Amino acid sequence: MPELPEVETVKQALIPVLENRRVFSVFVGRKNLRWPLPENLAKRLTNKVFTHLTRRGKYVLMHLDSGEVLLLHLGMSGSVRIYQHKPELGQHDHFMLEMAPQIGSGSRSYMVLNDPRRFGWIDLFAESAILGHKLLVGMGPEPLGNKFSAALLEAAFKGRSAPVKNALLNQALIAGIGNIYANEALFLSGISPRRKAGTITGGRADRLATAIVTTLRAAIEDGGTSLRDHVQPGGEIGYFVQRLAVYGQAGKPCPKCSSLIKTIVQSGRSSFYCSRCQR
DNA sequence: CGGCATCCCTGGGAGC
DNA sequence: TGCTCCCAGGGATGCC
Repeated sequence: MPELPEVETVKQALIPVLENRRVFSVFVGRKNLRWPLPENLAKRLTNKVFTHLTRRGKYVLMHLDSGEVLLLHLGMSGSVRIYQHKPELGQHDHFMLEMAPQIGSGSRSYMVLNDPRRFGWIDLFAESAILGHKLLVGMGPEPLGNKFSAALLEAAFKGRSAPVKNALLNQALIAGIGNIYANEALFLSGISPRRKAGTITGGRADRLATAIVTTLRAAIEDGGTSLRDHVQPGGEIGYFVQRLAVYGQAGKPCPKCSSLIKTIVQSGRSSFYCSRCQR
């Protein structure tokens, strides 16, 4: 599932459940996901309070009053669910936070991380180490950040001979974009996925930067894209799947010109595009 | 730098 | 219905 819009959806849903609330207990189902889980994870979380949640690229950063940050990456198949009553855990539920009630109101809440393929991961590290964290250092600009612009995108792609599709997936150049939204943003901007990244300048850079922002914002509005695994933490599906213009649409008519959507493989990932509308 | 293969895993869907 | 094969939203690593 999880590209920037899905991760943002998860973060927004977790805010009322986690912020300013105390961890009552922690369930850790296994010693590793993609990487080994942090040492003493449960002990370091229990009785701590989440102060605020942020997002960087495809990571959720959950800041604690202990001065540590819980980092969550959902990989390809990870999802988060929220419950108001203690749930029965299934085979792929690897991690659960039991949150104490807010003072004077309500019940406990439960946050469960499910990840069948276990490509996701969890880390816990000092807040002061965020900027130097190996998974965050060197990450490109946030496409929904205040500083993002066509000029910034053009600078990131300057001199690159790789296809623009690959450049969009490179988290060091721009953060948070995965295969779905790379394809959709290229379609919206009328740019071929095969075009060399270094040729995205001027008007093309304007169009692509605008398309990236438009696509990501629309997807967040719709609660993300549900294909196989993604559901919002409350269990709702993400409706952006109904708006996909080209992703997964090989052989179907282009929504703009009705010629057939093509699919090619670039760096091992499927690209979908209209060879008439995208140049 | 870039392209590409490989690996980490399970499960859904297509096709026979 | 049941089996096999292929593919999947990510990304680290290593080789050429």
